Amino acid sequence: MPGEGCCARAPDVSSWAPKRVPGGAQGNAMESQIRVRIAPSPTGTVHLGLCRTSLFNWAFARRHGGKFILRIEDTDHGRNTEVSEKAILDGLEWLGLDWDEGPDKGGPFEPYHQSQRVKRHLEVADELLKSGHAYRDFSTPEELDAWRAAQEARKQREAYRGKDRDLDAADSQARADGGEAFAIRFRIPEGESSFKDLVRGDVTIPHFEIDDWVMVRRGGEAPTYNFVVVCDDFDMKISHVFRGEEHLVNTPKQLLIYSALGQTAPEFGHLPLMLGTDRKKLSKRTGDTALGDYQAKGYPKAAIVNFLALQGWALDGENDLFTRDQFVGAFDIGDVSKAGAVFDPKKFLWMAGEYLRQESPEELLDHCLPYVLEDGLMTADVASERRAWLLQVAASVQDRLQLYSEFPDWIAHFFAADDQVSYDPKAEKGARKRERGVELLGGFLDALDSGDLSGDPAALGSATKEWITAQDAKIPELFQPLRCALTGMPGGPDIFETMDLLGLDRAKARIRAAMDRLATPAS
RNA sequence: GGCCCCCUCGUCUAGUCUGGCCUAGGACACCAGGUUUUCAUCCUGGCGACAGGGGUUCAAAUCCCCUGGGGGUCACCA
Repeated sequence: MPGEGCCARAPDVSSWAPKRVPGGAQGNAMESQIRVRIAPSPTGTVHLGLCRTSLFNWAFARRHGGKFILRIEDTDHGRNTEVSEKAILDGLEWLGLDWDEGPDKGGPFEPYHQSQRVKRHLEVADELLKSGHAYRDFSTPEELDAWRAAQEARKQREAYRGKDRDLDAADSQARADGGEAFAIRFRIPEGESSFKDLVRGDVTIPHFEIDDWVMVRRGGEAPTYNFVVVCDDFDMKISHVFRGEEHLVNTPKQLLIYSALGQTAPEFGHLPLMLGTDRKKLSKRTGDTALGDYQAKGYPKAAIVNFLALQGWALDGENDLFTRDQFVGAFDIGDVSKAGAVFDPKKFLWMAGEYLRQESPEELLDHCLPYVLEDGLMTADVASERRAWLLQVAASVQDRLQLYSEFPDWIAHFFAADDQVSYDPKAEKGARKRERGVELLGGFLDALDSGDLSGDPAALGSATKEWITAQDAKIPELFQPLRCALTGMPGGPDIFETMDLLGLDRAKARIRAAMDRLATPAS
């Protein structure tokens, strides 16, 4: 395309430039006018992609002292569910992404359900019809199918231009008045649309690619997403639209509407997609995609926020761990990367562990307790009675946890009958390997009974080590069978701490049981 | 397939706009040591990338062109 003067000669209607207030006079005013939104459709579960998009929008609003708005995009009546809507509200709230206006909070631009704004959408559609930017298309679904089939047959796909695009206005009106069904389509002009994407820079999309898309479905009552989103963003004075890259090619459609309305469009920024390990849009095929899955497994919410922030953004390239406040303080939409980010579950897990380890025993216990109750290890009443004990237990296993849900596995042995502790094969094998195991266990028990060995965990520990040496044995010769006797597990917290937590009597009972069990051959 | 977007270690990324400080830095993962009674934590070290090819330049990961690869999108879904 030699000699084409770049974007300089793009037709009026398609050439859009963000409105900038030059001088600094209105600087503060502009700042406070920053309004971003997310417009999720309440279908299915709360996708991590939505969480990431929400996080970036939220951070942008907080960073610039703007407003973050939640609007429920329920235009597809067939697929919407109230359960899903509630899950979205709950999920975002749980993550701490508080919104300033929304369906539950209200605000100056109510209502915040798109379905309740249809009247206004239809008014706008009518306006566009009158101004000639849109037209009635009386095509039937069958005709459309036929057109598509023909395209298919020719192995090409060109933008649809409605059959009734050039219908005389009076004819069109007459047929409508006569009760003939029609859809309202937008009349795509020739040319191309260019815009400055805050993430991607200059983007140009030729109009011959874009259908005369449907704004209002046949029947005249159901506006479509691409249309309502513009109406609502405009009415709600949205200043910036940050959304996933899958919407990039939709942008000209929306820009054209603003232009037809004679309005300034918001600025756009298209976030890189979150990819699965197959490098395709993150989907259930390659792993969990729902926020609820991670919530249920016990990922600390701060870890989720931190990890999501890292999908397409970095604090400084050195530090992966940062607080929400640091994120907000440093977030710049221009720093968001353009390339898709492959979701790495292992790094996510690591990060969960990092955050979990930062918690106080109280916090940790509060987060883990639901899993303990769920597993039926104890009742809530018992748990609160034994809180002090649980706190110690929590502290003892903290370094070994990555997720809250792992907690019960570490403490389940405490709740077993002392003669029925279940032995992990690895632990039992290690214990049986020690020929003097049963003998040493017996000697240790005697020393415990006689009071020769006693004291707090640390003192008991060092005394026991000396005792072992005196028996002319090596430390693991007692410790391995002892650990098996006490917990049945191959690894775990300090043995003497565990004994302390268990109580001396129960510890002895377990040692006695182990002596019997380990004395007979493994079954 | 058309159009659009993208391309630094296996993965997330810093560096790219404003060429030189980059013999490309950090993190996860992996491997090897150390610490520990064990597991985990923790510490130390290692492995490992500028997609390829042309240009421009004294100098290119950074600028330009071509090729290749990946993704997104092509609905009266959102």
